[in-house]
Amino acid sequence: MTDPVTTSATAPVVPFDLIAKAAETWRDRIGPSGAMEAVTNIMRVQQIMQASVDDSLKAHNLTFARYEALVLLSFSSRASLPMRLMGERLQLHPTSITNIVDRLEADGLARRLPHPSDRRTTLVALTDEGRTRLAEATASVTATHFGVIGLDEPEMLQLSALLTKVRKAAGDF
Amino acid sequence: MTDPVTTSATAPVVPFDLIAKAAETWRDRIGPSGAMEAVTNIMRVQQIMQASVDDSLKAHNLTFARYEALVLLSFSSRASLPMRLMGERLQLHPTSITNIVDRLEADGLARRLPHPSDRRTTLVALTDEGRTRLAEATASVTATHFGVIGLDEPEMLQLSALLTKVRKAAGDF
DNA sequence: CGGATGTCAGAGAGACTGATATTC
DNA sequence: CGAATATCAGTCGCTCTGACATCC
Repeated sequence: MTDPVTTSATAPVVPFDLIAKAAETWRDRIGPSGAMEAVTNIMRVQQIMQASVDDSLKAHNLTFARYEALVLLSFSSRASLPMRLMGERLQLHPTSITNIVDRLEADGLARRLPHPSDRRTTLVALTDEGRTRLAEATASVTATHFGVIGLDEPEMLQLSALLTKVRKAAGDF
Repeated sequence: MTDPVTTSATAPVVPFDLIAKAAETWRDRIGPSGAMEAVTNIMRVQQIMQASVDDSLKAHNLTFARYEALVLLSFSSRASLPMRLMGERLQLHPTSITNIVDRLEADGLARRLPHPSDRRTTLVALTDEGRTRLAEATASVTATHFGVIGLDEPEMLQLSALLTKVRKAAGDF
């Protein structure tokens, strides 16, 4: 978020839409460009949002992945979850969960607890500081609308509906 | 792309939409969930598409970033571009461009050429093998519609239109 | 025993910072 | 001279694979 060449979240790099232009060229030379254009747009918007969210979270010593984990924990009924379930919900590899929980724990935001009946599984729970930090981070991130700007509420719903359709078709749920 | 827990591109992990459920909880406890839901959907769909595209490209020894670079080169009028321009168009850091071009060159798909008048800049051009490989990779990637499934052509256009609005508002062009 | 759970070591690709040589 | 271009070395966060100990 510092180099004007890479961010472009502040000043336009080019006076026209490069993706639309690429789609045009694609259509001329290769064929139907709908999917190509959609994918490129997704990739780029994801980049923009990730940069915006990470920027908001940096002050709280969080990344988006760690923030998502905190939200997940806070949403669980008993504020604690087996690591395996966290991986399932966040679509992450077991080793990634280990990594994320390591960092959260090192930062005092979560702690590992033994499972009462199954000694294979480890429970993860928010600490009080974790709850506080989460609230602060959420304030930051909602203040910037997660980096989604330029859409009104109906349009956001429309966007989510389209993306949900893709996820469903891909077997995401 | 092997672990059923992480891919989920084949079999649903959960019988309902986790993102919609999280948005619901968010609305109950925190506030308006439109932006949060849209961002989470974007992140997840990007993951799905990236995995699908990378999977298609792996057989051609390409990543999406390298594939994009090849497409960009093939679209340039004289089939050669200064590295600086590549970085601008692909929204990448100069060192990332160096890295990508290194790999393309090592694989025989592109080569560096001296700029005729400005000796500071380096031009990058496709090789014949680069053109061939690009064509093969494009065939693979279009065969899977870039991982975008479940949407008809009008819906894809609608999706691109919404995302373009976000990019424009973010100053992407 | 087989299967599940979590961890560790190592690798990989991507993106960044800081410093540097070269050229305009 | 200052600015631009590309590179190199090093770092970081994330993800994966493979191997492993532990426990059901």
